[in-house]
Amino acid sequence: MITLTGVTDGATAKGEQTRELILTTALRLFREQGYGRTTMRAIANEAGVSVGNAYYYYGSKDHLMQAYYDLLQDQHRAAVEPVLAAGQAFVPRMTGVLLAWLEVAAPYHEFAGTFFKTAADPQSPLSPFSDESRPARDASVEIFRQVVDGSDLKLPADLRSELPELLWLFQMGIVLFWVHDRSDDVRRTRALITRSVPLLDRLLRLTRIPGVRGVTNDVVALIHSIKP
Amino acid sequence: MITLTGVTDGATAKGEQTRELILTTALRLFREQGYGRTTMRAIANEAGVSVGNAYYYYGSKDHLMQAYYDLLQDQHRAAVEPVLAAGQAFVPRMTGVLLAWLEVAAPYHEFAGTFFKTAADPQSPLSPFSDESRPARDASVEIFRQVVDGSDLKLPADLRSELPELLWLFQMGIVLFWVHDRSDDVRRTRALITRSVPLLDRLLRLTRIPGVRGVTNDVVALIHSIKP
DNA sequence: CGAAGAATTTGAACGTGTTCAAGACGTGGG
DNA sequence: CCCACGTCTTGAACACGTTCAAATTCTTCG
Repeated sequence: MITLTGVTDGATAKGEQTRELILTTALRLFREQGYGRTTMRAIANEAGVSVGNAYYYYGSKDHLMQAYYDLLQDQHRAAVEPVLAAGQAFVPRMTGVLLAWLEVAAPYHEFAGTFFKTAADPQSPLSPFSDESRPARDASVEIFRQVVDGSDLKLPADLRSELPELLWLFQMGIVLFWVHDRSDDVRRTRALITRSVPLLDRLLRLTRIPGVRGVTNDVVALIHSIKP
Repeated sequence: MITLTGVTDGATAKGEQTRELILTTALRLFREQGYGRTTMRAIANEAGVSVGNAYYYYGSKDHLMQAYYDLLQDQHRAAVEPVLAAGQAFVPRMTGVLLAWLEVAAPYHEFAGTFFKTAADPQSPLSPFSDESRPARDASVEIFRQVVDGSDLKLPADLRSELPELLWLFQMGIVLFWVHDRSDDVRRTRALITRSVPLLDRLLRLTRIPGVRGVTNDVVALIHSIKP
């Protein structure tokens, strides 16, 4: 592999092959037996490499989980396409996107808790708010931008431009709820989504009422003031 | 120690003394050098007991942190008294309670991330949503009940009864923000509090506008429907 | 080709949280 | 007083994530 400076940066075809082997093995074991019960030794063993080799490519066990999360996002992105192509009404668009995430993430429900455990640590590069995970976050926000842009929502411009990020935050809340949801087939999370999105829709449409507009402006101003 | 059945439950005075010694030693070390850098061996060593002995009283290192959190809540409760005695206006009451938490928790800002790391894991008994932490959560919600009850807020009865728990959730959001806040003297978190509480106040007073009342009812209904 | 240097791979070793079989201690009943 | 039993204490051992110096393999270039 050649960089722009003409200097080799070290990565070889063989190396990339090993990297991928380690990752796919790790992901398989995570899926089969959960994150906590999968040891680095088991991953290395199963992949036919040494423990140290796994650490040569992935700085920690958490970094392997991060890859797991990236995979999830790719799948979500794909699952969401028909929803975004279907119609312009905000409620089905938003509901569809959230329910699609639920479908994609379902096999990993038990393991998801562990993910959020590390995600909540601000010092971890895996935190959804960290700089390191900016690409993944941006990709996720982009989905919500499409939800808004392709919808029939009529909103003040400043609110409209903040909305995708706010919807992403909204999803984070849903996910937090989902992680703790122990009901059959995560029925409660489904109820939360199907009932809260229409509510959100009504709230957003309320912003056109004169008495409410002032509050909306303040909300937008607040968001601007606390952004880093 | 005697139970209601008249059978001794095993705890002796000596044992309770050891339990307390271990806890205070652990809390001191956490404060002095942070949670991550404090080892169970160091705690046992400093307390003059064996490692196994610490585990006899506290099931895990996390359980010691839980005690740390309980202490924090006690301090918050005390710090909040003058605020709740001062006046009836909702904004200063709520703002005061949140800022008081900031003051009490300030020395532990760096360490707080680690706490929320374990707190976000739904399988952990330390999760703020778990049954095990219900007493601590109830105590915290109780503070917000006093914020509401002693205030001049005029609200529909059903919303009013849900409000303390909602304010507790609100605080959880603030705390999540605080954990990630790296600004000097957590200026951004302070800004978030002092600006969002008046906004919250306006929102709550809006619930009396006829066009908004419907949304409020739906919100309350939603909350009821997703409670476990 | 063959040597130098870079990339990759190894596995033993470290530090950590945690467990557990064994022993020490204390107390109430005979 | 002493035995029996429950409480408390010990420290070695385990499993895990992680590190690192050394060995090996690969690439480059004279």
